[in-house]
Amino acid sequence: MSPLNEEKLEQIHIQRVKEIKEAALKVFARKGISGTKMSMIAEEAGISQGLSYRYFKSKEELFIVLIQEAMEEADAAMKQIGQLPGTPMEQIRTLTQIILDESNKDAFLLIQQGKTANDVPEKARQIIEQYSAKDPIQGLVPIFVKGQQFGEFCAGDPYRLLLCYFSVITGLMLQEHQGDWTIDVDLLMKILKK
Amino acid sequence: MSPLNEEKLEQIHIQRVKEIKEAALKVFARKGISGTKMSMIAEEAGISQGLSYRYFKSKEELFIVLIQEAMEEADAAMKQIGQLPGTPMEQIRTLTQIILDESNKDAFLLIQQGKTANDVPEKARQIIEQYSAKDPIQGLVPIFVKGQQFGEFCAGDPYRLLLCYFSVITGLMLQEHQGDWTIDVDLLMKILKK
Amino acid sequence: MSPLNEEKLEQIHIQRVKEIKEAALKVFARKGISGTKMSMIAEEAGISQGLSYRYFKSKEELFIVLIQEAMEEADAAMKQIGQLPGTPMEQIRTLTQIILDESNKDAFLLIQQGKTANDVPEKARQIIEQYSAKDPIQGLVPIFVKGQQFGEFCAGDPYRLLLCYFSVITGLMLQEHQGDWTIDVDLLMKILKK
Amino acid sequence: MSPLNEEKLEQIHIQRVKEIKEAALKVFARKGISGTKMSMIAEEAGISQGLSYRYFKSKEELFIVLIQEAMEEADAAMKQIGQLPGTPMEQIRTLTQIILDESNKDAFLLIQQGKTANDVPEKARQIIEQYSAKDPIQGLVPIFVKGQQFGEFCAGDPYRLLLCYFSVITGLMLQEHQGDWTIDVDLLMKILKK
DNA sequence: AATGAATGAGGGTTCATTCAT
DNA sequence: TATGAATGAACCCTCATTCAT
Repeated sequence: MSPLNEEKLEQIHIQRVKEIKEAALKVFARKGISGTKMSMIAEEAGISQGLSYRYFKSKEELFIVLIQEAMEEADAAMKQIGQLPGTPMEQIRTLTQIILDESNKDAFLLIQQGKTANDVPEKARQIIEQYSAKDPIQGLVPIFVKGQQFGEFCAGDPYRLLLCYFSVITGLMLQEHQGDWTIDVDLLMKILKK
Repeated sequence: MSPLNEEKLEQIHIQRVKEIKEAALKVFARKGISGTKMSMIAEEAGISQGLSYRYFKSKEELFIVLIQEAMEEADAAMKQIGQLPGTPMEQIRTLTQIILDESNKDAFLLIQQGKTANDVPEKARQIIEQYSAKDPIQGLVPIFVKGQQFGEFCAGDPYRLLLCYFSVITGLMLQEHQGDWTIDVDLLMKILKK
Repeated sequence: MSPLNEEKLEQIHIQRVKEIKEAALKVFARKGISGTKMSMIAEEAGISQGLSYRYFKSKEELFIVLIQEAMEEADAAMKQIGQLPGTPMEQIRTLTQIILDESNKDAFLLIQQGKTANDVPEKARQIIEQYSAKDPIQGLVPIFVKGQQFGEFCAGDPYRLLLCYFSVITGLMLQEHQGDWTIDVDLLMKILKK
Repeated sequence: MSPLNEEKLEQIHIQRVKEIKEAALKVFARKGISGTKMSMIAEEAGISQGLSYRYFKSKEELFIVLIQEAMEEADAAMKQIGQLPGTPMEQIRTLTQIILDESNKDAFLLIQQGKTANDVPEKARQIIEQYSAKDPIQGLVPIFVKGQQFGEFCAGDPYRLLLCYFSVITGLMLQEHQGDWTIDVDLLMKILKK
């Protein structure tokens, strides 16, 4: 009734949306879109089955929103890299660690789902394509070239080398390291090193 | 008298089974088990919906058969490597190329589906586990050690290095190289090189 | 080609029809119409799946033909009874034994299926009704009345008593006497006796 | 606060379960298990196709639950008989009337379906066997013997006579008395009388 | 005439989505 | 707003029927 109440309601609303998105991300990332049931998301979020529909029109829309946000985050991370401290090598190592970090894992898995699964909403596909078109790797080329000049990186077509490198990274994300060993980033970077 | 001699019928039967398995492999590998509808397989194989059931009891059984065969093939490939010509480095390069080869891709993707999806038949999981227990990477350790002694490979725990290397390979398989560039195997092998 | 051949073919045809009908009767009687698969009939008859369709247009038609014949037989049996030797009591006992006889069992069970199941072809229902309208029990009334005069049968409305009696008989047919005891006909006839 | 207090929800739940069971009993009893489509039950209960599955895991489970309850009821009826007032003859007449009563008819028909149909779930078969093993007729023997001593019942093996009698009763249940005459119980009891 | 492979409509079941409370 | 019951479209699978041989 009172303005205060409305504001509070608004906050609850935002909070709910966040909870649902977090729950959905967790589930979508692991089970894919067709493997995910709305009831799983509801359970993960601790709410009732029907409630998500007050906040998201459909399972598809929820997926699309998550893809959108994941792509934005990934894009932002790629753009940040120039501002990171250290040599090009160190910058790329940091980026690699961010990507492989547990807390970002779900977002990357989600993107992977969006790229490979078949039952992905058309709109989600478009978003992915649109960001891919901006080609985040292209942005890394100058940094890599600098690294080549420093003698940190090996010779060769920078774009091609980076593409290969990030394919490897993305691939690694997709695997459940059931034994809880973690990849040694320096091992991966040998791909780029001299 | 015989409308179609038995041998001919038997051949047709085998042919059909093969067609269905090929179609199913293609679809399962890409869409996962729950993302795959029997109608997709039927369409891919150019047959009607019901016909698969003359040859396979269920979608599950079809998946299990495919997993079984894929694991056998993968296992055989791993075992062969010692007999390949060349130095350890060359042997592992050859193996890598076999794995990344387009014609084997689906089988590896299928295995990946079997490992990570959540709706995998229990029996398929058992088959995977049974082969994994044999730990094919373990079999490569002696070759790798020999390579280390030759000075071809870098120092470090052989098992751990190989595990990392093959995680990278597997990860690469999961990506649709939409642009039709192919990974440069020598780039990957830098991970193992001195 | 030759007339002899045609005649022979005709005989084979008749023989096949008979085999299929016998097989179908056996299965329909036990499993009902929806519980019976055409493949069961084919197996029972020792022929291939598709062959029945050369002789009968459909499962329904096959069922209808069998119902028709079973009703005709039942009707004939009822009509015969007056010609049987012995007193009315003995005649009805004989009729009872015929009905309960193993070799007629399937026909009676089939009729029962036709009366009670839901998925019975309309035409089968009509046939049953048409014979029921002729009311075979009505035909037994004179015999029963004679028995009453002889003092063999109890007093009471003859039609009603006979209806009750044959309901009992029919009911008994429906039960699988798993233990292989057989009903004592004289026990049943106490219903009619003085 | 509570949208609908829990008790109320619980009551609605129980009510729905009851409605579905009643509808299913009615249909199963008449059409058998394979003759019954879930859509028939849904229609009879006035609900949608999918709803039954909130209350019963499958058609099979629903059938099994109904068989279980029917057997329990039948067993209870048999056990009660000793407590009924009157002579043995009167007790058995009462039992007969209970069995033939319209309101119990479906339960008995269901049991009959469970006994004779071929597509009965294994578990349903087990339940029936388990109750049959308790052999309810055996429990009636003492009463029958008392009746023989009273001179109400005829001589002969009590078990055999009762078995025959109840076969007759069961058989009668299976028939649709399309004309709405009802069986005269005293007529049936002549089987047992002196 | 005979076989058995092939088709496709229909039934059981799941689950995204809506609705009554 | 929140719940969870209710709906119905879609998927897996069976089986009556047709078709190629």
